[in-house]
Order: sequence, then C-alpha cells, then structure tokens
Amino acid sequence: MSGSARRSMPSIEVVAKEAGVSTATAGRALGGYGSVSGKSREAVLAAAERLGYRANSLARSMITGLTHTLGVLVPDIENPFFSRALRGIADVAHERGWEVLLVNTDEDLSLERKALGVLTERRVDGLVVAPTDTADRDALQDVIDAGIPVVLLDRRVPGLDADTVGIDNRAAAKDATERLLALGHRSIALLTGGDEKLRPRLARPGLRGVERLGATTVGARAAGYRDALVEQGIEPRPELVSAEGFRREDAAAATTRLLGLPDPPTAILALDSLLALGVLQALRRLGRRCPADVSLVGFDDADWAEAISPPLSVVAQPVYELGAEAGRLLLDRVQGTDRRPVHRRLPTRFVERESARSVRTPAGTSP
Amino acid sequence: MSGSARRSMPSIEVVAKEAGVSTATAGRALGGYGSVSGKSREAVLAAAERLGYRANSLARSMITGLTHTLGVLVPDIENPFFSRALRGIADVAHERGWEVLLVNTDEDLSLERKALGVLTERRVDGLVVAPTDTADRDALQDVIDAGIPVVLLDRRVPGLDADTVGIDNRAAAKDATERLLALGHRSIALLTGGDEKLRPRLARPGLRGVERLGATTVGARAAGYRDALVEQGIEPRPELVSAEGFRREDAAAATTRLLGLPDPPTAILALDSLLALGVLQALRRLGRRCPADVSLVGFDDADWAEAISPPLSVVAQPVYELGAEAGRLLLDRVQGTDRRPVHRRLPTRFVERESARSVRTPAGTSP
DNA sequence: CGCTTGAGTGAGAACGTTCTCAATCGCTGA
DNA sequence: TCAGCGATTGAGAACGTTCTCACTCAAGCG
Repeated sequence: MSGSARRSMPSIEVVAKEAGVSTATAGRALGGYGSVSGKSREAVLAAAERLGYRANSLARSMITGLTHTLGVLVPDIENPFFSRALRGIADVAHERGWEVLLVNTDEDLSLERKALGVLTERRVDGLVVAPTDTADRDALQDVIDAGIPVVLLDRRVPGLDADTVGIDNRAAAKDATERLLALGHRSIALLTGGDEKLRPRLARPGLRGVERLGATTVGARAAGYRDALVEQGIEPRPELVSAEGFRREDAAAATTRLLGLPDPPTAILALDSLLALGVLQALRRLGRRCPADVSLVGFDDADWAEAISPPLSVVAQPVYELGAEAGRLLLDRVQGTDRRPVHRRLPTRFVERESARSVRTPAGTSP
Repeated sequence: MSGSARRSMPSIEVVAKEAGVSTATAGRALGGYGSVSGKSREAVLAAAERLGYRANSLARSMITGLTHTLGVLVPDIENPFFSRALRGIADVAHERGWEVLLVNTDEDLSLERKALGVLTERRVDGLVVAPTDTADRDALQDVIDAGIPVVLLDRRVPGLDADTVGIDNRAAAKDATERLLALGHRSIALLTGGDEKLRPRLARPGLRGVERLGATTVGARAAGYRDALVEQGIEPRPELVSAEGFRREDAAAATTRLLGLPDPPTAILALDSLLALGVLQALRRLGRRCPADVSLVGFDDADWAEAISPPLSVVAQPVYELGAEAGRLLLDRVQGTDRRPVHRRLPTRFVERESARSVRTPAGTSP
C-alpha cells in the first residue's frame, strides 16, 4: 500500500513558520476569511508560493461541514440522455464552485443502495438521482433524513420528500401519438423498451390501468399513447405494444414481429432513440422503406437524428436544461433555502422531420 | 449558509459510548482493522445500527492519506468517446473500491489548469486526463511531482512522466486510407476537424512535416493518411485536407466545398464520428448518394453507425477498454507499484460495412 | 488623560477518524 | 506457581484545517 514515495505536501503550519506568523494568521491569509494585515498576507502568500502549498480540502470540509461535492447517480453514463443531463448538472455545479462525484447504477437496485451509502459516508452536500426503481423509496428517504438533500431526475418516486425534474411524459407521448393519428394512421405500434414487470400490465385489453404505472417513465408514456387513441375512439391493441427490451436488437426484433402481424402497424412510436435506431435497422433488413411504408417517431433528439436518411421526427426533451435545473434546485437547497419540495416539468418539443408522413393507401385498394 | 437543519450524524464517539467501549475499540469494530473480541464487535455494530451511524470518509482520509477517489478530466463528457471511456474507468475504479470525480475541461486550457489545482487540493489519489493541449505539460508535471500519479488518455504530452493509453493513430489512419486506395480511389479527402493551429501545417504541399504534430491525435492520423498516399506514389493534395472545425455543420460545409472542387474527391475519410455524420448530411442535401457517388469511412463505431443507411464503415477503437486500461494502470500505481511509465497502444479494428465501395467509372468515360 | 473601538494576532479547541503505545487479561508451558 | 505470550483494550496523539476567544495596540473621542 506504500511503495510510491508519495511526497507529502506542506501543511499550513509549515507555511506559517516560513512566513513568521501563526497558523491562524496563515489560515486567514490563505483562506480569505477574518482580517489580516497587508504585510502578513504578503508574507504568507509568498511563503505558500515558495513551498508550493496546496490547501487540503478534506481538513477544511471537516470543519466547515461542506464538501462542495454533489453526488450524481445515473443508470448509465453512456446513455446520451444521462451524459447530456450530467453536463447540465456539472456546468451549474462548477459555476457555483461545486464538483461532481459520479456513480453508474446500471439499473441495479443493490448497486444503487450501496452507492447511496458510500456517498453518504463521503458527506456529499447533495445528490441528483435518476432512480432505478420506485422501490428504493426508503433508502432515498434515509439519505434525506440524514440531512442530504436529493433531487430526482427524469424519474419519480412517489411519497419521497424530494424535488423532481422531468418532463410531462404522458402529455408528450399523447402529443406524438396524436400527430400520427392526424396523418391518418390508425394502426400505431408502441415500442416501450422494457421491462419484465411492465409487460403483464401493458398486455391488458385496452391498456387499462397503465396510468397506475404513472411513476415510471414508460408507464406514463404508455398512458399518453392510450389516451390519444381512446380519444379518437380507437381501441388500443395490446399486440401492438412491445416491451421486449431496451437494446437496439430488441427493437429490431420487435419491429420484425410487428410487421409480420396479420394487420401490421403503419406507424411506430419508439420511446427512446436507441429503440428508433433498431426500428430503422429492421426496416432496412426487411426491405421496407421509411416513411413510404412505415412511419416512425422517436423520443430524444440524438445528434444523428437530423443527419440520417430519412431525418427522424422526434419528441425532443430539454435534456441539458433538465440537468441544469436539477443542479440549481439542489444547490439552492444546499445553500440554505429550506422549502417544500418542488416538481419541475419542462416543456418538450416535437421536431417534425421526414420519418413520419400520411398513411399510404392500403395496397389492396390501389389500382 | 445554514438554514436547512442539517442533522449531524452520530460520530464514532457516540457509538462507542452507547456500546460501552472506547472509541478505539469502536473504530476497530467498525473499520475492520486491529483485533476486537466478538462480544465487543457485536455491541458496537448493534449500537451503530441503532443510531444510524455512518462513517465519515473525510476523517478517515485525513489519517490514511487515501481518498479512494480518482479524478477524471475530459474535454466533454457528452462526446460518446469520452462517456464510454469514462464508463471503462468508472467500472474498474468501482470494482476496486474507488469513486470518480469528473470534470469537463471544454478544451479550455485555463479551465484544465484550474481543475488540476482543485483536484490536487481534494487530494485525489490519481488522475486520468485527456489533455486539451500538449502545452499543459508543466501543470501536469506539477501534479505528478506532488505525488499524484497521472495517466494520459487518448492524447499524449511529450516529455511527461506519465503512463499513456491510446491507439496507434498513425497506423489506423494509414490502414483506413489504404483500404480506400485498394478500392481504386485516388482522390481521397481528409476531414480532420480542427483546429486553427493545425491548419497552416496541414496546408503544406504534400503534407510535409505533419508527423511533427505526432503528439496530437489529428496530427498522427494526418501523417498516416499521407503515408498511405505517398507509398502509392500519390502526391497528397492540401486542398483535399480540411480542418474547419469539429462540429457536424463544419463537416457538412467542408463536404460541400470539397465536392465543388474542379477535381472532387471520390472518397472521404472523416476522423471522428460526428464529422462523418456531417458528411452524410451534406451528401443528402447535395443529392449525392453514398456510396454510389462518394465513399465514406469514419472513425469510432457509434451505435448508429450500423443502423443507418448505408451502414457506415469505420475505424473502431476499443474505447471502453481504453478507459478500463487507464483505470487499471492508474490504480496499480496508486496501490504502490512504482515503475517506469508505460505506453499502451490498443489495437483498432476496421469495421467494413457499406459506405465505401469501388470507385465508380468516371462519368465522362462511361458509354 | 482615560475610555471605547476595531483591526490584527496567536493559543488552543474542534472536526471524526486511525494510529501508537502501554496496560491488562487469560492461557500456556516449565 | 510464575514467566511469557498473544489477544484485547483504552488513552491520547495525529491528520490539517477553521473557529473561538482573549489579548495587544493604535486611533478616535470626550
């Protein structure tokens, strides 16, 4: 555990001695608090410069009770949604003098709990969490009870005493579905991505009761999809709703299955950009053209969405701003504002490109 | 600065009192060091459980000299290359019990220097840096001299006493160029991305002297491109080498310019995936087809590369492994292995898809 | 001149751990 | 029985800061 001759950096005491003052005065000069004469300050700063002094944040944090560190828990930093949101958090934090400790939870509840414990022991001043599961309410509440404020990002946990930042998933999905309906589509498939727990509920006739899954992103979006259909007097068909996994290949397989149905969909709504990519891949393999044969709308405006053929129509979330707002809410609370939890719903934007168009006349009725 | 009634967590002293032992014994029971009787251990653990005790890592780090924290400095976490590499670093770190403190440098030298200072004050145990500029040698050397080991990721800084992890950029670019040459292309454009400092050197006749830029990623790749051409007896044409910016629109503009040349390229090598995306976008706008009219090869195997039309041929880097290896090298050093700096060059892989094909017969000579 | 005031200073406590060291305890072997 | 030994224990130092408090000193005021 030793080995590398870790050079110990000079402490404030050494600097003080070198400058011919007490450690208290040296501390004041270097830390910018209390009052110090110009002469002392100069002597201290010069000594510090000479010795290559670097303050020890750990010792400072012990006293002040602030680590100037924010913990960020996300399922997977490789997901562009989270890396962009993290960028927003980090920019706000950095601007106000905070640093970011990042942990991937891999959608693993036990990893998340463990990380929560570690970050508590590290005495982070606050936490931005995109929780894996609503089931983690107690672990999160423990953290809050320990005095560490928490902001929930993208996902909500019912009954938790924390700020939340996200979009109105139900309204956004409803809007996207309505746009497909307005183009004449009547048979619209929904690719939700996951997961085992969701599948049985999504399989119910007419998607009844999906709003009970409202706390999850997928549940809320599925409810919006159903709302739009029902308002148009269309009975949602469970076989058009897929929950076969979040990976690209899962979406490709689902697409292949959907298009093999007796009454196949003429449009697909994919709840995430990776899923949309899988749809496109499957369409190409099947020799179906988009949007001529099948219309497609995705979620999240990935940087490739505009550049591919056809450019993809998407529901765009203000991802960076979501992160930035989470950072702001958290730091406001860290810096002392004590208030009731707030819930920010930022507006989404439908970006119309070329992947969705009017339903084509069914082959059987064309001349 | 106060306000929120930050509940102070119980210290080890309180736990010890509750358990009826000394703080030393409580520390041993909770920290798992020294020797404690079963009876004492149980009493302490029960007391800790009852009081909701959480160790204070700061105090521990003060004593042990280890923060179990790795600093990671990247230009931009939104860049998929860095978010994937970070994933590799974080996974290795986590597995060995370390956490990751992340800072975006935004390719800004002064931000990078400042971050280096902050992370030093936080006493991180080691640092993975993708340095903005080779000019930061001194600031990095200062960190190393202070006893904090550094591993350079993706980019190198000549004369720095640090491990490096990356690919052989020159060989990878040469290989990609050779493949285009083998397909019959003789007029191959190179999209380098940046930047102002590079442009004059890339503009020299025959790209003479680009290998002097060997320390930069772009410079090394440009050298590989030139090597391949020269070996085939082809004089590199500076007007086919673009360094007009790293954004997608920059690449689109460059593509438009290149295809407007009197003797336009029949193939394009883009040194980064975002640039390739810009090329595709421009081609679509110009009504040129890929690969029928123009062949394209990119760098980095983005998740969309396989799913778009046409699937993009790329030079794939082992990005995750790059990060993981950086993490391993760093932790090995942190945990005591004192050795001379090593330089890991991981192999790249050319992924042949459909965006590059044989040069078409020039229009003038076709029947 | 005596009193107040405020800036400047230093001694030492405090933060919450781990480490050092000496003391005690219970056994073992002679 | 007793020296010896290892396991167990507690007191107190140490880590490097900031904070508290009391003290000095010079200036201002009546």
